[in-house]
Amino acid sequence: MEWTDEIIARLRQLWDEGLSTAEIGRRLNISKNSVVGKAHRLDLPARPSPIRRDISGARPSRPAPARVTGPTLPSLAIAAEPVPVMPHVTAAPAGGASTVAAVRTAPPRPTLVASRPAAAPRAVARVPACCWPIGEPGTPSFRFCGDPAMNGKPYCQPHAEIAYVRVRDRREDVA
DNA sequence: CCCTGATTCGC
DNA sequence: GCGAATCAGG
Repeated sequence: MEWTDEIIARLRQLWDEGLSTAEIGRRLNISKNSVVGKAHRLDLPARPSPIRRDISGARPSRPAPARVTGPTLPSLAIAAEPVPVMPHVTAAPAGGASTVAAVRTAPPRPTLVASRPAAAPRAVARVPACCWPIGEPGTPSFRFCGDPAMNGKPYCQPHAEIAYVRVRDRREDVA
């Protein structure tokens, strides 16, 4: 925004007329925050504020609203191979498509699955057990599949088929 | 919810 | 310097 002398003059006038910051913003076609910010910088007389902001200077805590600027998820470009889909997506929480996409493209998070299923008894060969979750996590009946996992994968054959989908086939999700 | 003005702080 | 985000009262 370019604060030309004229605009500043108009701001001053409207400010003096006692218009609200939002109204001034509407007339100058700028945001109310711009008006307030500029007025503050110009040392214009403060309006009666509804806020009382200095209770003995003791400001509780302003944890610096950390704005997220960059992407949080790993780039999709690296997903040349079949992308693991987080299993156990029960009732999709009525969220937008973006939420769904984010969840489905997120890499598997081991911590989320808690610990892997208990290892098979020593007598039997130690075949990695399928860690596909069954039941509602946190409930007593919750358990992992436990069937023999496929070689190199955390799931058994049927669950691996569900868990891994090709990126190519996910176009519809992105749309 | 809507409105208000003030302040902070990444850019 | 700018102003969105945030706060906080009505």
